[in-house]
Amino acid sequence: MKILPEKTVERLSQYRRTLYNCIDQGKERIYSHELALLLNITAVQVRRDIMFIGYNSYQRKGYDIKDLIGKISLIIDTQEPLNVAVIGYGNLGKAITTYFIGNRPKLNLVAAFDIDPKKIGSEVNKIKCYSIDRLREIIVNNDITIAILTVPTHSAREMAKILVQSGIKGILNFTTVNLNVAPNIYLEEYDMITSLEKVAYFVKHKPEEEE
Amino acid sequence: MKILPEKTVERLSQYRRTLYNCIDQGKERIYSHELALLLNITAVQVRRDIMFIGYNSYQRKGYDIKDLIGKISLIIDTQEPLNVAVIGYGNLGKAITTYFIGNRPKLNLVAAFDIDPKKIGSEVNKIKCYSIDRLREIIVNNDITIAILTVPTHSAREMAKILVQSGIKGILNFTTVNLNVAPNIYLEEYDMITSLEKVAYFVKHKPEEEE
DNA sequence: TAACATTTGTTATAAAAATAACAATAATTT
DNA sequence: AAATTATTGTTATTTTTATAACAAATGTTA
Repeated sequence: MKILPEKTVERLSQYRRTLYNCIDQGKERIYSHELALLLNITAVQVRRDIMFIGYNSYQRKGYDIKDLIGKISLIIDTQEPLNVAVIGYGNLGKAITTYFIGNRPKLNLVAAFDIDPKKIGSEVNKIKCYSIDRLREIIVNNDITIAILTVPTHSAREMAKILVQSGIKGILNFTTVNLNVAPNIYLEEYDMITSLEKVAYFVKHKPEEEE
Repeated sequence: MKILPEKTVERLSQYRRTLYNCIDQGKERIYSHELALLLNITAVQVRRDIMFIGYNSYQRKGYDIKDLIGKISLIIDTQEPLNVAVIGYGNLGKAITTYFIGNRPKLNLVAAFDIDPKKIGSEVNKIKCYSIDRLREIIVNNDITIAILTVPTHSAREMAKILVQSGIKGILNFTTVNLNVAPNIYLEEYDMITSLEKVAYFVKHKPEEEE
């Protein structure tokens, strides 16, 4: 299958989570406009994304929620689960660990790393913290392919380098340092301060939204 | 001035932070391609963004870093500082508080809120945690306009409602619930699980990047 | 000083993403 | 059973974002 647009991948992930919530509430079918409302987007957007993944509903009956979840999972999940590690086990690293609980069957959070001896050996939600000295060893032995980087600014570049050397294929970067990695490594940057400054800007310059 | 494109606002925020780092390293001037390299983007992108804010360098000498920071600040900062509150003082709330330290002169983090009696009264980086019961009172009295939402899923919608009723103008939403708010409230959603699933997808479907 | 090189600022083009338009289909109403 | 309605799936259009192209400016070299 052709590679999907980035934004579609993002939304598919959100659709799936929302659809799981619907199932919990006993819902079996959902219309495009219902799903759109839940996500604050338009029904056309939903239908277009679903077109991309080639799912067909029974016409006029909405989508079968379980089927749709299955189809989305087929597209965005890997066959084999991917192993993930959190690098930096401060508040943010722990917060992410908590978000993870029992959530994603195809993404296993398997280890955390920190430099602080007090943290090493500690656990949050069964995820154990190892010394950063053992990074390479544990990444290689556990076939970890994705790293979530939450270390302090000053060590971010150094860490990224070690991660790539250890065979990591994707990095989700929460530090405020813009990393430079080889083009075969997928890098997703997330910067909280920028998000906040963006909110501040658009609060001031309300974009004249009218409905 | 005309409202800037969202992506440009995001990058301006990043430019500024990067430029501050350059000053710390004793640098005074910077070329568009240098700044681009630091942020992993192209020089054209940088020049185009700078064009948007109407800053002019001395030709061929690169940009004066201090001047540029000043100009960016003029554009993306508010005149009067905006007050910000963190709603939910768990690991994530605390992590965000830490990110904030002494960082943004025009964005004051003034209070945190939680429902857990054990947390109420506690402090992280001088930011005190109040009971959620006092949300409205404190928001109104302190003229808080931006809320960072890090509460558990089940209370997210309820919280958002109270925030809007209390006069909040912008919400940065870290919960995995998609909120529906009035169109005059600026809402920025951030979803860590989606980011991670996106990394997983593109690690699997490496987009054939070659240079 | 003439030719060249470098870097910006801006216009032009391309790519990505979102929205709109609408035919096709199937249920419902008259 | 014909007309109407609701909903999907897809193509067409628009908007947003990124990239490319290049003139203007200015310093450097021959």
